[in-house]
Amino acid sequence: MSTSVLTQKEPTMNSQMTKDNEVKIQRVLVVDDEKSISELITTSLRFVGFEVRTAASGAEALRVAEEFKPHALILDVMLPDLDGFEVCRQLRADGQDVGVLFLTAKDTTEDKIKGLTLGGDDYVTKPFSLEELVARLRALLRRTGVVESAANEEIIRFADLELNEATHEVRRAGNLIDLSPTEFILLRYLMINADRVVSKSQILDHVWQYDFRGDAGIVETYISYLRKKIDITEPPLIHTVRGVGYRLRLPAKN
Amino acid sequence: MSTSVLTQKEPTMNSQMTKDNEVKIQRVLVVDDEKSISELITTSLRFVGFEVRTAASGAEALRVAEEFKPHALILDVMLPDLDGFEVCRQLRADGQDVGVLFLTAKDTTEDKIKGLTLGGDDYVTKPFSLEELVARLRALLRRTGVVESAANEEIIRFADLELNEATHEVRRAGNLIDLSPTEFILLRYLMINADRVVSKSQILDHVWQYDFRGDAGIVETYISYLRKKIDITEPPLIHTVRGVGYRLRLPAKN
DNA sequence: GTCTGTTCTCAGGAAGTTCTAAAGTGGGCT
DNA sequence: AGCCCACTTTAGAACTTCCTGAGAACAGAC
Repeated sequence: MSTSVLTQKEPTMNSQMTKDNEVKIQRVLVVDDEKSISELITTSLRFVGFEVRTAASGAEALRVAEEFKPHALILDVMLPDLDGFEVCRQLRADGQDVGVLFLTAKDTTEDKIKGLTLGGDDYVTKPFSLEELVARLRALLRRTGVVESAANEEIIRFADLELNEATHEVRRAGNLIDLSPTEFILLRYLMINADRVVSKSQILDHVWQYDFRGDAGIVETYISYLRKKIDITEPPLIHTVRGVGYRLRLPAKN
Repeated sequence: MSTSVLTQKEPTMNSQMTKDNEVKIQRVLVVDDEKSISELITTSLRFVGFEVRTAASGAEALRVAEEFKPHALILDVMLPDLDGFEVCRQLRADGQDVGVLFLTAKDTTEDKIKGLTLGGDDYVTKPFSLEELVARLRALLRRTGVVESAANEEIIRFADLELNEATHEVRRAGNLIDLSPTEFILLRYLMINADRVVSKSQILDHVWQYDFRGDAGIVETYISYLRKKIDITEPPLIHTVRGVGYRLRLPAKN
């Protein structure tokens, strides 16, 4: 595909700002021994406003956590030394009050994961999409009560569209709309960037899993799916900006 | 590209000035092993007010960056030694907080491009137009928060004309106007140079891709397209300066 | 195992864009 | 006036981008 304008920016008022514009940066410790993964996550999280440190092993994680006092951990369960669960246990034993988002391989046995998600923690399977990871991290911080700001909403709205992060429900003009997982993430991405043009490559980078090898054509297909579900109600909200990307917007004001 | 004397100059008050007129020059490091490309970019960027250094290899880029502390990099992904991604990684690992605008060949396989738009970075495919490159670079610096000045707007205005970079919307007297990509870039170029005469070759050199081999007649055609779209509203803003070029201006005040 | 929903690829066609070429218009010089 | 030349406008051919339907591949539920 040809060039794309990257105009993404988080909403003006986002979760790390309180209402007096006082910035309240949240600290996240990313623990993964695959450098490419931890770099990917770090870049994304920094961009959306988190303060990030990384560690490549369980021991290092414990050391860094002590000093960094993170609000949350993103923690691969598969580490060279201790496993993620053990790291988590030791942290808690230390009295560190920290939410944990585990990263697991898809085939990790379910019972290992169960019981961990009880405490308000959560897990994401590799490979993940960055939007998904960030959304889960935010939800986790919300639940563990690190942030109380009103901007930290669970429902994203645009026009008569409503997307509920907690229930995964989407409504247009009050009517429930059934979306597949990918459609949901795509719509959320468009809604977060409402009114701005987002290019197909931006969408691909944020919405699709990081190991996706196909081309940007799939974005067109999913936009088409979405339109069939949400833009059957007038007026259409998803608009194509030819040669540039897509944009969620209300009908022109004239 | 045709030859032309580069006589462009930025508007009096532009993005690298704060409101007290204190100049805040931004440093850009251009990394490309094709000398003609890096010279082309360098000349243009200097002209619009950036401080520029160049490097012809990944290793050199790292060396220069260390000492030059650029705010942004323009980085060819295809370098003789390290590739662009590796350069970027090492810089970030070094803690250099720098936005990167990658240059890629049009036929670069999609998976190589993937992930480039993550941290606020962006990419432009070769061949590019200089206006496009500069606009993207500015957008990138805006996003990565190197500059916070109010002059650093996403909306360019002239008279009752309004061009929004983020939404790609253009309005005249409040009315939405639909432009093709080339028309959009051309209008932006005219608006940035509002009140100044720009020659057809200047336009060709800035708005069209640097490998365009046609003649300057195309500029006339596009000016005509633009007039039909924006100058149907009175008064006309696009004026011909016979034998010289075109100029965006309000009707004379006497 | 089958069934169902989801993801992804591909290909044809529709729509929009770019560019050339040629005909039309008008300024201003002699 | 008459002419030249610069510019304007239009038409249309070539091309690009986008949309959508059909179906293969896959996954999860039962």
